[in-house]
Amino acid sequence: MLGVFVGMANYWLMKSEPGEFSIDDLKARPSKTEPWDGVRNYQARNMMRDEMKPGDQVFFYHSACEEPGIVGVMKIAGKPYPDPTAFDPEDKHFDPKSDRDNPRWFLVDVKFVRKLKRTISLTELKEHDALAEMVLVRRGNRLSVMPVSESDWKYILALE
DNA sequence: GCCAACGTTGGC
DNA sequence: GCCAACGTTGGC
Repeated sequence: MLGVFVGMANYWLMKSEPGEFSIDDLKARPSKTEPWDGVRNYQARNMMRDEMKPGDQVFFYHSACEEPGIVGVMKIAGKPYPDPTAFDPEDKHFDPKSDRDNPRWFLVDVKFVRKLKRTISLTELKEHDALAEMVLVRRGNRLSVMPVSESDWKYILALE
């Protein structure tokens, strides 16, 4: 089902818990860029490694917080590369099965574009029949990285 | 904190 | 290859 979008999508959505890393944290970075590390799901990895291209636009989504929803826009800042946190035994995302000769996990750098004027909450997104096919609102989906169709992207920005 | 809906692991 | 047990995500 994801394959319908992947390959043609130039729009994405990426989740982060704001207590860990928020849109304001990204904005505050001197370079306004950040490596999107720690993703340990194969579908999400495959999208980052195989499908994302520099310049693609991304919704920043706050999850596991008071008001889950889309809070900003960022863009892919470079090509994918191996996630260095997988190699660090001290890191909470360390994976002994990933090594530098044969890396298992990949990431991309993302760059801040702008904050939305307001949070477009998950609750609100679910209220729009036009977005019913969106991966984000499909039942049971927990992917932290997902494609967004061009029509959904434009529809959501028009809600702002 | 609860729990549904996953994904992963490992015994067989 | 099956599937039970376990771990994680993330909304509520």
